[in-house]
Amino acid sequence: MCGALREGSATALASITHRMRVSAGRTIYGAAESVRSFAIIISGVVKLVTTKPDGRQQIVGLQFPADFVGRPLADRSSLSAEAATTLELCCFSGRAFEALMAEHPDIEHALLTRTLADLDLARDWAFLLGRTTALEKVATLLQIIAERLAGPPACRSPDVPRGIGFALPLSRMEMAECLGLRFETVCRQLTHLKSRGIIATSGRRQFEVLDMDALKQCTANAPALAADAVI
Amino acid sequence: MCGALREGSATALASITHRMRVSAGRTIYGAAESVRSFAIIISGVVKLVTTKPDGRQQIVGLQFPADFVGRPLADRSSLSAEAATTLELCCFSGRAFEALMAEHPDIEHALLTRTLADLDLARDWAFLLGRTTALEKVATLLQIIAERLAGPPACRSPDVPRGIGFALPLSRMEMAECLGLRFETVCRQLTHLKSRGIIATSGRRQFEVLDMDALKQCTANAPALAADAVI
DNA sequence: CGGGTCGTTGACTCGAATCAATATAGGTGG
DNA sequence: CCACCTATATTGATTCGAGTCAACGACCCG
Repeated sequence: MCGALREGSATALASITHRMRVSAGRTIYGAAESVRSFAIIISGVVKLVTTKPDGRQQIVGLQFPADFVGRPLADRSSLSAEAATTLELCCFSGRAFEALMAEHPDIEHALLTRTLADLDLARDWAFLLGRTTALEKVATLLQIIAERLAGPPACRSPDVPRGIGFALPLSRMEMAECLGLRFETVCRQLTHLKSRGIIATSGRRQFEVLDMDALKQCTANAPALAADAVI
Repeated sequence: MCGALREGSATALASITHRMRVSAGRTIYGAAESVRSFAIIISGVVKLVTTKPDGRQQIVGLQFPADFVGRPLADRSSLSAEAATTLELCCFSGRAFEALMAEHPDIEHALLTRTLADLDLARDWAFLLGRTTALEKVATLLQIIAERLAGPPACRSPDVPRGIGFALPLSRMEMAECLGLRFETVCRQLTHLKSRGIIATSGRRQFEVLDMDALKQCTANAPALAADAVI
């Protein structure tokens, strides 16, 4: 975010920040309380969770390093944000940030750009939830996480075009909450992907995408592929 | 939107607008083309549609009168916007609007406020798609449309607390595309709501909510209610 | 008034949920 | 360091809600 700012704005922003560590599982802000501070993620993953009175939960977004966390210009949010992993945050107080935003239009502009991008992502997510099979959902989630955690393709060595390893920041249960599935269903789809040689796992959270192309196929074509490419 | 602007900004904005009529079914902007103009809806309803190569569609948002349509600060959008009904729009060219935004920070601020609200709505929608039954989905959609089309409760006469009539801006097929369902399923849930006396219909699109409280119950408790309140 | 689209209903199928039984990882205390 | 213990994960059997396929009916248009 700071990359998009002018010199003066960046230093003004830097002057009101402080670093913070949050351990996995902690709630950063809850639906009930008012949201009075913001942060940018240095490392770790945050999940945005909607919870209904009857206990049903849906993870409606994941925020990765460099992403913004918080809900500016509103006292309360219907969401809560929780640390999926241990986090390192760059925090600023809400009042100071909003005052700064009023003073430096480029900060507000950067936030608008980001919010519009988040909105696009949220709408892509709606398609995923509404119109795809369980296999497509799991494959898409793995692809998104792999891309965000392994960095853009340019960062990876070109001589190892396949085989992207990463530590999954979510439990099976949390994956299910992302995708509108049950965790048993997530398990079955992971087993399916493993048996087709598309991914490999070791331990509970260490994943490797062996064949990214095949994973992307699953992302869009699960039924057809399953029909003619059964092992 | 204009309500949130300063005097000068509002007149500057007004100077670059023009009115436009769009007939039902027309595409306002498509996923392929670049988006080079924006609009505020005067009357009618716009649907935001995601389409995948294999033909699957998901409506990821509805925009009602006073809402903003378009994707500022990006050349292309992954969505297309289509007129669900005949529209009356207040349009401005993209270039002029973005230039104006750079000059008048309060215009950008108003857009940010709106975009953040849209993001909240998109995330609520994700919960609906991922974690609710068919009945809850249909009931929620009817409730949202009733509220937006009938105006806020304060506008309705207090001596008729129940019975909100409106013309549904969507076909059964479009309702299904909103909710991640098939149109037959939407039909069955509507029949269910009618048989329980919660709504009434006349013709294909004229709806009346007879018991808003019961509809709101369905919104959150469909399974439990269905179990102990069968007719 | 006739034709065609859209909507409704019914019969059946299928994918994911649910219920249940193990299995493994990973942490803890001896 | 190892054995145990509990969370989490995997797999299996069965159920159930929504999807699919098909026929019929009603509304709206010309």
